[in-house]
Amino acid sequence: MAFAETFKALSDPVRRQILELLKKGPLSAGEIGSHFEMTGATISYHLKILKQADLIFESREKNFIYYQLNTTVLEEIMLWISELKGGNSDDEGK
Amino acid sequence: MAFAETFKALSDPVRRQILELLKKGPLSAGEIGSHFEMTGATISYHLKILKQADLIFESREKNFIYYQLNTTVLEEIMLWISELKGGNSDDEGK
DNA sequence: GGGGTATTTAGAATTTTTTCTAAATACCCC
DNA sequence: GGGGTATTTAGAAAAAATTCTAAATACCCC
Repeated sequence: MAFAETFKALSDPVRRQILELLKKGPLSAGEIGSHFEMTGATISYHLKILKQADLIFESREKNFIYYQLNTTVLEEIMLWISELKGGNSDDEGK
Repeated sequence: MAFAETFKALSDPVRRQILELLKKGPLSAGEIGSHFEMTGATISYHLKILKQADLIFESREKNFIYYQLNTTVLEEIMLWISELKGGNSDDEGK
């Protein structure tokens, strides 16, 4: 279960900001990096964590690697939170 | 903005499990602790973090402290994730 | 193939988080 | 008030996360 990994990945502000950048469309690692005051190596580290959490995926083009959002895992998170809010879990929706 | 704090709080498996326990109703610190192989001090540490993140609140009774879920902050998280999924954010719901 | 750019990997330093033990509070009830 | 239970705080140790620099890959294009 990569569930725990997803929450961990979402816990860092830099990574959340990366996701927000990717919301508008795919970006290369370099383009992502240009939004932060960090070395490319550090950005790469964060991208790796997001990738392992299945929150992003990459596609290679020329000698760039483009990253984009993978929203499917977010559904799971939403569901978990939903159930937490839901309370008695069963028959909430009647 | 306690937003970042909330994500951080949710990133730990023990804390998520505590929230799940509280889903069924209020529990004292001791009762919560009995579900884990950890000292009371450690549980107290996790409760403090959840409290600071506004994910739980306490009410004192006799010489127990009962903790319960506060779901209001979860709405914010849901919203953030929702918007991330939503894509172009505006007019998604038509 | 070779120079050039983009990105990642390795390893180390720093910071943050998690956990423990021991001690301190807080509150109850006789 | 004093013994007793419940919980937290303080401080230290251990583990994990974040960041950097330097080096390594990967891939393009001439």
